[in-house]
Amino acid sequence: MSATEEAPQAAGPVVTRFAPSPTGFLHIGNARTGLFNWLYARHHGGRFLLRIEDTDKVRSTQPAIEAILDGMAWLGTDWDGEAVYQSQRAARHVEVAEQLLASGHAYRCYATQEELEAMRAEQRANKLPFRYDGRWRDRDPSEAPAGAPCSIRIRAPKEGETIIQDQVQGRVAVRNSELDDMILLRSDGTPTYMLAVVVDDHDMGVTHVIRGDDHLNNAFRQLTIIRAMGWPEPVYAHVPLIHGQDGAKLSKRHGALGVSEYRDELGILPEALFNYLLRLGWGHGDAEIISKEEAVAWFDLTGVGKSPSRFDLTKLESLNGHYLREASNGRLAGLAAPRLEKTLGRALSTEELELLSKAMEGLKPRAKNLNELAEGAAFLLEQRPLAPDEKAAALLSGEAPALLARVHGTLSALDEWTAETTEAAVRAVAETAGVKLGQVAQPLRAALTGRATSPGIFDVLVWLGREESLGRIADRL
RNA sequence: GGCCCCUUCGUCUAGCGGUCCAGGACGUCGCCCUCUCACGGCGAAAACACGGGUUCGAGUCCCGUAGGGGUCACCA
Repeated sequence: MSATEEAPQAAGPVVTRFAPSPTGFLHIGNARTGLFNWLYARHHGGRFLLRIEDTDKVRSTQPAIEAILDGMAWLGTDWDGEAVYQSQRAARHVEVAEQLLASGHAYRCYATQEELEAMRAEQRANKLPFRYDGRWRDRDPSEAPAGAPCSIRIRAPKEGETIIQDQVQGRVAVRNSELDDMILLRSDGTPTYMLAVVVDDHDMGVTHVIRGDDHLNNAFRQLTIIRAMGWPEPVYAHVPLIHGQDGAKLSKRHGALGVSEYRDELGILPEALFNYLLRLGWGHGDAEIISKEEAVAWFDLTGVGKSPSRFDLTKLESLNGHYLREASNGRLAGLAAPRLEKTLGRALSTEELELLSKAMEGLKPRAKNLNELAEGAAFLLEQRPLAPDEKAAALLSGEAPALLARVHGTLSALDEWTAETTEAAVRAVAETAGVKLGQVAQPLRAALTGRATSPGIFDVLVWLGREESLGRIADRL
């Protein structure tokens, strides 16, 4: 799928990394990038590292860091070793900048902010690309204003072109004249992102940099630092971004949510999100439902498409429905319980939890997410007398009470209370009354659940038990 | 605006020159199952952006056009 002519291959074991900056929730796009890195490392028996890029002190927050750790644990993309915090590595970044300065690959720039802004304004006016003009690149250090603060900039090559054999995008070339001398160290002495990533990736032994497409342009700049240092170049793979329904980069205005919202608010199962994210931008023949094990066995960069894909909640929920049906009843009961407790406004007893678990068999094929699952289960735990909703109330009018009275009579005469015996009894009532089963079953459903739709009515009868069932029917007579 | 990237059903994708009057999945519609709603089963409508090449032959290769996206900070 992707052009991989003369694909560069790093020697030795694969080391990938996920390097989010903790400035908000764990974005769904980032989560996928993390997933791809995890998959690639696991597929190749390599290591998957985590680095928190928290150098932006103002925007980085502890809750955001926890959201990342939390989200990854939930998705099951565990990382190897300790997470690296970029902010703690500043001294090393400075060290490399100074090395570059000493070797002549970098230089001091005394241009002020105002000066640079003026420069850009002029470029804008003349419709020129915005680039640092290299005004301090070749100046003699003696010309430096005494005591003035300075930044350190890389001395980027001006001639020729830089080529990247990207594992997803193929061969991408950019003329070096397009690249300017970016800042390595700010005038306050702090390292920039561009320097920090390169140094950290190198020190961490990262062999494969798999990240969002939005970093492709950065790769060329980072390469100049890597080459100046004489370090081995990593293999790059820039995966297309996830877009919203309107085709633009997924962002908050699309209602983009963090991983935790999919879990808590939308009631998505981790295996569903895992599967969905995997298939978004990656394919393996006709495979749709893919287990974690299969994903590890099959995943490779050649299956990653080159075009961006749109996020589709409906498909996620369809997948979620599938995994809901596969999940064990006990697990589902545990997941639905907190939601039920919230709407009921009380804690559930052990017995109720067991009832919930038993009923899951009939409830889960009817839900696409945990919220629907909880909603569907609510009738089981509601107290008599039930308040029927509008549709149920309609079913309870007219002939219904008379039919229900007969049902009550036959049902209470039953020796054994099972789905089979109750079904036989209700069918008998319908037959003697000369009506279709549905005409009895629907009012019965309304009486039992307070709703017009529910799992099979004979299962409901069993879950509720004889006493409660008879009581709910009597409430309607 | 400069640079870079992308373009198969509404959406996610399969397709790596002939086996494609283009396959699967979600969604949509119809039918079946049926006590309701789901689940499940069966079926239908639905796409190679456009224009030039190359080739015996192009969804697949090349070049343009159009459209979309990304990126251009002393943010990350």
